[in-house]
Amino acid sequence: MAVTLADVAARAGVSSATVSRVLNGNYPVAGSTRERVQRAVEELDYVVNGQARALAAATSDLVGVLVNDVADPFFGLIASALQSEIGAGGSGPAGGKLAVVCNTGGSPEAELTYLTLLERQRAAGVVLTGGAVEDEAHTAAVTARLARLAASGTAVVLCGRPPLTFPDESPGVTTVAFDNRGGARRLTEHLLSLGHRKIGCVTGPLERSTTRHRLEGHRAALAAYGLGPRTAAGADGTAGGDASRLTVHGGYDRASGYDAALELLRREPDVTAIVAANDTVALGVCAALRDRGLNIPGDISVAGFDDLPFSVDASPALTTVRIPLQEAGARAGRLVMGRQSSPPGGVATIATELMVRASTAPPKTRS
Amino acid sequence: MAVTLADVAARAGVSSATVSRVLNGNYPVAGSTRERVQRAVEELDYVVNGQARALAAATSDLVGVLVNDVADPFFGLIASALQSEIGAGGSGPAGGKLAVVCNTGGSPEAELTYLTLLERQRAAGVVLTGGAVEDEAHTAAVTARLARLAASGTAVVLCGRPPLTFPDESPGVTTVAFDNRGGARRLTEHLLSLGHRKIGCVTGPLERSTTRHRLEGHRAALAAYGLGPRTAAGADGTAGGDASRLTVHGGYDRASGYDAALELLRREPDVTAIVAANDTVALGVCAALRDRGLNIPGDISVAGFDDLPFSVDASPALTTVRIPLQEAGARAGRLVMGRQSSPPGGVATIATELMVRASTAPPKTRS
DNA sequence: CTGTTAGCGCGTTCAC
DNA sequence: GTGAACGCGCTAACAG
Repeated sequence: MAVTLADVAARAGVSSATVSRVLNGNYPVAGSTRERVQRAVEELDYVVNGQARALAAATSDLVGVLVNDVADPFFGLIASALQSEIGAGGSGPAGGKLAVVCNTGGSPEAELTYLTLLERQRAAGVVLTGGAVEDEAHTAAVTARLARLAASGTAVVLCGRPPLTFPDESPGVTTVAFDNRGGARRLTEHLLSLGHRKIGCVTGPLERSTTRHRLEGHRAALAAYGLGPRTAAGADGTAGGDASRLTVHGGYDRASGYDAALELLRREPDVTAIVAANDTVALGVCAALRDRGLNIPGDISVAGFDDLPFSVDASPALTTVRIPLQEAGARAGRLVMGRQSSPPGGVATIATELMVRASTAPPKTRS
Repeated sequence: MAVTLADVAARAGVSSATVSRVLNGNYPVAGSTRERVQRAVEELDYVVNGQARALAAATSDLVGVLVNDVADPFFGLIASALQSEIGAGGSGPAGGKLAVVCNTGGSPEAELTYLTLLERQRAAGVVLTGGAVEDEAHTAAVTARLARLAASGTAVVLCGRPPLTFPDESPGVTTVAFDNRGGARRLTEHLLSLGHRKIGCVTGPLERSTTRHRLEGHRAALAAYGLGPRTAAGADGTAGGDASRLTVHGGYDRASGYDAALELLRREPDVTAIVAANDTVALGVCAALRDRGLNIPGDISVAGFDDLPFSVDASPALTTVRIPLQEAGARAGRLVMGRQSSPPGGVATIATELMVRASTAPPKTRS
């Protein structure tokens, strides 16, 4: 059915090896022969069989990119930048890879399933993006899988998730981490410096590393202002202190933000500011507050995280913490392609930046 | 380096053929033998080589998904639904495929390049999403490529782009089209029925099919109200009539909407409503109007298209035209997997729905 | 410079 | 039920 190398060879009156050499260009071939071969390729509309090539040469054109949610611009931006980085570079050995975007939906099982599928395909590289699920068994499973992949020559890059510790010496897994903790801390400090003292916190899923880091930053800022958990029980975040009473866990979607805001108002009507898990959640929070007839930031301040493109368009424009997602994605792409050397220690931390906009203001003074 | 079938066979004390049979389960194997093999697989952490399997069995686990912009939720939503549809179904012959999301950036060259790459990989299926570039040469090139892919057994599905006409009899390319024209028409009719007569139109890139269809719907509504182009020259949309003076072409991004809105106000300060190319553009339009001190919808109404998740959160909530993107993506996924039969004529048109929200209202009466 | 010869790892006949 | 042998389409050593 399909045209093969042998067909082209026959048409051009040469051996299949010669055709292969012309195609790959890594070997001297006479000009006239080359032209004849190229003409035959054109005439027959020949397209190399990537699988056969991969099998024979033990290489792959595939780079797997695991994301928690393709529909979320957070991942879209990373994937987009990453993909244009690895897809460029023409057809050379270090370019023209195909990005296989795998949507895990945040499910640990899906994550492992995809890693298996990618291992099957002998992928040239694998990039894991976004917060990790912090379950001990799962982390161990992922670590083992990645170690094996790395050992078999697959480039492994973590982007937006904390570095993993491997039992053996570093198997060459590099990490592009986000400074979630620092960003969250600066954000809460901003609110504190405006005069807020009752600051609600709507976080993401409990088990995600991103959630934990942002929450830690938030609490560190509070602690620095002497607003730590008031009771011992509060230290674990389950009961007791202000910090836990003012914290609501939810998902990374808008609906979670909406519900969480209502819950916060119920728990503590005097809350004067709310920091959200991310910008999407912040929009949900804003919607809930508006529905309650509250003015932002007049009655209550709201802040997001990530600085997704739509944040500047919200009204009021959202105060948030900017993560340079495209830069991070591009860097991850370069790392997985081996076009950039691994940072010292294998971990590059991407700085975050506080973006103060219109959704935060000093708290209303009691009348 | 990597463990192969033969290794497993040796460990289990059987032939590699038997291991293959156990793995694929399509053949009778004695229970005891099967267990022994499975144990060997576990112990050796064996993972099949997808490329070798693909080469031998002439099948592929890859489904290509071409999108214009991964970072745009429009495509993210389609890709997400599509991917969960093809990735599910376990490891059977009709399941467990990997979605290769290819970001063309709207570039015709990139589109063709990716089609070549996918053809190389002998992809099981290819889905082209989003508006097509309406250039004659490019359309011909894509048509030829798709015909060849389809002929060689690759399932080809068009999602959100108009059906293609093939020279030969239908090569089994199915299309999931959006009723952009009808949606745009109903949207403009909504504005007309509110009393608007000077309706600005911010469209997408001129050469995109989506742009043309939405513009056609818009103009059809105007024409039905006797508001067609006033001069003959206006008929081609380049000069003369109101329709063209009130139309500004741009991109599908927020900045385009911002600029276009300012341009519209300059051309026609009396404009009372603006329909945008999509929701993202509409947000840009809103931002520009706000910066000009105009109230929405008090001074001017704004409408979007697509009904992306954030539209309901904009303030005011955006009147828009809903396209059930996830359903469309899921359907495209089922079609490309052969899990759903092709609609009659090979074309399924997805209905769109007008969502009237707070950003549109009757025009201000002159005082 | 070019042709010949081996595999790459697996699925699949065909015999046993 | 199982093993041996062949071939998928291509690249990479060898020769020449």
